[in-house]
Amino acid sequence: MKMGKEMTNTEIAELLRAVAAAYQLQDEKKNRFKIIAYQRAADAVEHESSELKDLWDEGKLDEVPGVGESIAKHLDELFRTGKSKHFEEIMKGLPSSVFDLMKIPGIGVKTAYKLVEKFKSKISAKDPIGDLEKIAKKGKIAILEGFGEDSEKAILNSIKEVKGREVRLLLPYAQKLADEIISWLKGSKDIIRADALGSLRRRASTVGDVDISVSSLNASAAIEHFTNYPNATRILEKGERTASIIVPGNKQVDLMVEKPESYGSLLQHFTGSKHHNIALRTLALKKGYSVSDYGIYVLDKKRKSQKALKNSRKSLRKFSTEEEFYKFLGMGWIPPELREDSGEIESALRSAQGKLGGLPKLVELNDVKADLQIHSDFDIETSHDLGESSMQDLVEKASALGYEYIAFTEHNPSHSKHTEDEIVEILKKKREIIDKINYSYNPKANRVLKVYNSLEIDILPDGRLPVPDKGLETLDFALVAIHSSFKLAKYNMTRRVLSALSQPKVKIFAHPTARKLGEREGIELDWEALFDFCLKNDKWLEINADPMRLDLPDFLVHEATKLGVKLTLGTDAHHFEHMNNMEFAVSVARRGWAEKKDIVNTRSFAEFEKMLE
DNA sequence: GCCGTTTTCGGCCCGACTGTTTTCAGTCG
Repeated sequence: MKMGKEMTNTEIAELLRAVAAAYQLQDEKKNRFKIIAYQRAADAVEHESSELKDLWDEGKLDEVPGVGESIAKHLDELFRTGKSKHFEEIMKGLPSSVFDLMKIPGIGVKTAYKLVEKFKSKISAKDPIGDLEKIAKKGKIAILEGFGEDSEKAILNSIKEVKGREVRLLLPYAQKLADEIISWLKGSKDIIRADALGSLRRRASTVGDVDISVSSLNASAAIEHFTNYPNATRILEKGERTASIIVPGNKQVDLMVEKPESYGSLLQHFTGSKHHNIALRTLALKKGYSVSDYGIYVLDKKRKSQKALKNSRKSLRKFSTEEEFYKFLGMGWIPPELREDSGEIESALRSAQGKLGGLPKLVELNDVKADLQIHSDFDIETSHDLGESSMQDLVEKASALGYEYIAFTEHNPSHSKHTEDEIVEILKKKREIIDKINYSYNPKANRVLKVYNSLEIDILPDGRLPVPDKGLETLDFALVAIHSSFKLAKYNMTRRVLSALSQPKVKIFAHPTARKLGEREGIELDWEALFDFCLKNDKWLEINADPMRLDLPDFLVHEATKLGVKLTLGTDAHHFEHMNNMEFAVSVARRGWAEKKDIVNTRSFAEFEKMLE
């Protein structure tokens, strides 16, 4: 484990979880709340939108929710000296292999520690999981006290599946998987309704497990049907109310069943997020309610202790819809995309009271009037990838989608293979073709679709653009993006980007973090400075709909919309079918609290023209 | 260890399932 200033938020979260695990081993009962506190702090650090070391630089560590005086002090020591005496003391004598084994589903800290203790000499620090597999295969786990044949088999199965479980599914693939299973579930007469919930319903950029809820009067029949899913490779659990299976790719699918009269509560519970639910339940407790996935218990006001809580439950209020559920708690219905405990509960309370600062009216797919990043097959002699569809096919697709305007944004011509004059010539040629399309194109309906001549231009490491001014003049407007030198230090990266955005023709910063989900972290940038620059100079930030990008990411969209920075949606289509991906950009916008007014290309053609001037 | 439109002290979300147990511990979401 790395230590000190170079630690990322993920690594710090991992460290805090390790401390929590160590406390758990020492004395779970005594440390009960300390453990929760460290886990909460770890979650908060992981979800924090700024790098912790930057917050520390600015003396704002205690602004992270869940990080109080004590943890802040230890983190300060960690950043200053590279280590924390307190953390080291707590974790003294705990081999790193314990934490490795905890990555195996079903193995927690107790089991991991027990196994490492028993097989000290045979579990190496290099490949603890591989070593454990060998031990299990020899049948040496089954004979241990507290273990058995079944638990040994479960460990072996989990080890086999651990690889697939580490990789989260991109949103569209998770969607497809859920659709297939839901279609199977609907084949049962005992299943009234089935919905994909969890992070999929919240439209998170990646999905770990696929969660599905079922409305049924016959839970056992519904569970039976689910576990008979033909593509299931293994049944993980099968109870009276819930079940889990593994499907190809080693992905886990969880099912929960509820009667129609309480289905609203299940939808709410299973949609999450965990943080949203905890915040909601804590708030409910203060009002004298106990929330669970079955409904809401009204508590006896005179209850004295936690022990007496269950006995103080008077009556269970059931909810067939989520709307009723939230209404009962004095809130407006919260769109799933917002349920991350990032202010939505407070807003929902204000909404219901008719106060200012209520829930936003989120942008919808229907509001979108244009796609502002499309690559045609026009041979622009770029060093990047060319589109596969003709301009004609793309225009027709745009028309079918009901758009009023689109932008062709091929990559700039390669500047290492061309002189400046050649680049200008290529761009002039493209200009002529687009002028012709705009002149002649008039689809069957009366709609006129405006095609903008744009370009996705690389930002060179020093901030210059590889297109001469005469080339820029051929464009209606330009996008700029980072496709190289991703590792610049924050200060230099910020200067680089702002310098590129300063060009008058440049309107949009495309896929701003340049991250690729599961492949590459985003760049380091002073986002506050960027937002400020965009506001002052009327520049826009793209939400790229490519399922691997979904960039600007949701949490930065939220920061941007709070300040009033304008955003654009673009599919980055390299084929006309990719233009269907717009829904994913809308999902990101919604998760970032964006309303119609925040998104430039919800404007009509006429309004957009004005904005370009 | 954290936190506060009832609190700077006294609370801390709520529940399901499995395996190895004779009533519960461990793990997970």
